[in-house]
Amino acid sequence: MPELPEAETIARDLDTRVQGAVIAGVRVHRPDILAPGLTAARLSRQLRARRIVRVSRRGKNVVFELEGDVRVVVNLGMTGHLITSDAARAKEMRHIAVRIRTTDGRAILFDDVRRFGQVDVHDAESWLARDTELGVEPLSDDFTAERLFSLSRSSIVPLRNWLLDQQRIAGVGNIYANEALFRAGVRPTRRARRLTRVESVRLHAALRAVLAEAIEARGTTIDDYRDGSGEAGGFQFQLRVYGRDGEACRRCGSAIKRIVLSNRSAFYCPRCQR
DNA sequence: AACGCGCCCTGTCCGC
DNA sequence: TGCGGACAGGGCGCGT
Repeated sequence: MPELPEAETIARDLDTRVQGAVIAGVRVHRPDILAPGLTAARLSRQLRARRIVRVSRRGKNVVFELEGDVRVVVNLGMTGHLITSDAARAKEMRHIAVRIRTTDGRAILFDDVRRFGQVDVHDAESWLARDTELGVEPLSDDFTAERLFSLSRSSIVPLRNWLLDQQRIAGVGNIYANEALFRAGVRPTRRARRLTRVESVRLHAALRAVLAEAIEARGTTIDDYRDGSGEAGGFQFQLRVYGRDGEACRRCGSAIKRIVLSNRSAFYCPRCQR
């Protein structure tokens, strides 16, 4: 999906575009993207006539904060798009699952070909519960090298897989897990518990650097990620290992390797990463 | 508890 | 040109 940098870019775009707008109504075209137990009728009822206070992000989720402590939480899955109907590229959305209309005549469109995404709605209490299930925000002050080190002690999982677990660190997906491990000089297959203290300092710095740089570049577009205006990101040109198997490592020239861990590709430089 | 696997769904690309 | 298989940014539920 959209990982943290993509969700952050979308949230910022939408905050600019719809902050202050009032929801007029909701149309659910693909009910299977609603969270389990949520119905189109209830979603509609909870959103109608509420003002959008701001649009933010938690992990890989885009969060619409509404008046009355109501939140619409959108997980974009692998192929989700969030875009406003007045953006030039809105007409390119061919798999619109949910349409949130605003009283100014526009709409927020949630488009998702594969429908791995999800739309949920929370009151203050249920949001607190959901928020607690998610791990630390990697760009926050709460995320320290020491915390990364201590979190990693209890797991024998390969670090690439370990980084994907949203309950430990929220927002890291396959692209940035691989990129951060490259920058830290650690193989994706290394068991979490085997990470040394020195390496945890490097991995911590690498995660924050790669996520910050990717936000700066407005995300990575491999195929179909688009920002809140429907435009592609730019970080794909700065990737060092992801999707580069067989190509030369930009640091040492060795051929980048692709392996499969838990049915998902991992990429690394056999010389730079130990 | 932690872990590994299968599965959800659609589209694209590659080899034969 | 057609067809089957592999693969794709994610995450849940299951059995062990």
